[in-house]
Amino acid sequence: MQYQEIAKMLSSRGIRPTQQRLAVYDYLLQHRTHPSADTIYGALIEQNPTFSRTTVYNSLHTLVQAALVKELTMDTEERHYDADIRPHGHFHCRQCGEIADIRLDGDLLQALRPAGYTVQEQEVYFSGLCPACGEATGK
Amino acid sequence: MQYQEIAKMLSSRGIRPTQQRLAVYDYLLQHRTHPSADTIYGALIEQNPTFSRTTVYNSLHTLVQAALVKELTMDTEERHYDADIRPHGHFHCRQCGEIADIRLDGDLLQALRPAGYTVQEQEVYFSGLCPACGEATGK
DNA sequence: ACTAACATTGTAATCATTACAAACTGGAAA
DNA sequence: TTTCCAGTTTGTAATGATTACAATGTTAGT
Repeated sequence: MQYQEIAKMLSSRGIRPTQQRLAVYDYLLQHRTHPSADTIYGALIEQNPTFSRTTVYNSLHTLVQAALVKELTMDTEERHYDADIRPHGHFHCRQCGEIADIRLDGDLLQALRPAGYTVQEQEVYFSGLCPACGEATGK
Repeated sequence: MQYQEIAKMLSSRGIRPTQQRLAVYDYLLQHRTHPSADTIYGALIEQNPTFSRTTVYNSLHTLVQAALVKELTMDTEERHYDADIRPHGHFHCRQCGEIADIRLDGDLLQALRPAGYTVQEQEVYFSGLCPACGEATGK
């Protein structure tokens, strides 16, 4: 996606498309690794030495509020973020630390939803060993 | 469950059944509210004024290690614990804060598991409004 | 009863996140 | 274009759950 398109997307949602917000959102769109706030900060400080950690947090909150970014629910120390807001699950490898997307059937996901509850967020989360690490460890 | 039975259960797993560990585990067995470490501490300090917060953390870690207690994966500030280790999901109400168990079909849960991965933990998590709060807010 | 391994306790440290206030910016109104 | 102001960014200080650590206490097996 072009920077200008991203800017328009933010504008259309009433979010002022500042350089910083664009940078954070663009980073998330380019890196589908579910980074933490600090990872994003580390990458962006390289390009703009005055970038502030607080701004990363602020931008993430704004993007999450606008439903453009999802804050993942995981048992890790830090929070992780995902620009892919389509329904899917996540797998956290305890060996290599990688967080992988898990494709999940839409009907199956729907079937999980508890009757009577108003579901605003849903997360299907796994942890263990990814295929590569499972192989290396002997499963 | 009787205190002695709990003690035997711990012993059989090589865990010394100390008063403190028994108290923490018993609290979790009696209170199916998915309490946080601090909630447990607040309850147990009443009965034993020398009870330490660190001991609650230590005991919980030990119980989790022994697979007697599950550490829940949620987007809350604190970690929550559950003595019910059978597979089921959780719903966190953003209004009243309650964490409810969500019964989930075993076959359905199994169907979610991604091929090729070694799954050690699995969590199906929802947040939103519980039936009571949804009704009050007008869904 | 002795002793060595294991547990508990209280305090201090850690670390991700938030609070806050001052400085800055960008777009609307004149 | 200039002015102005609401909204943003920034750096530092505070928060708060959890962990580290070291001293003290306890238990189980000999």
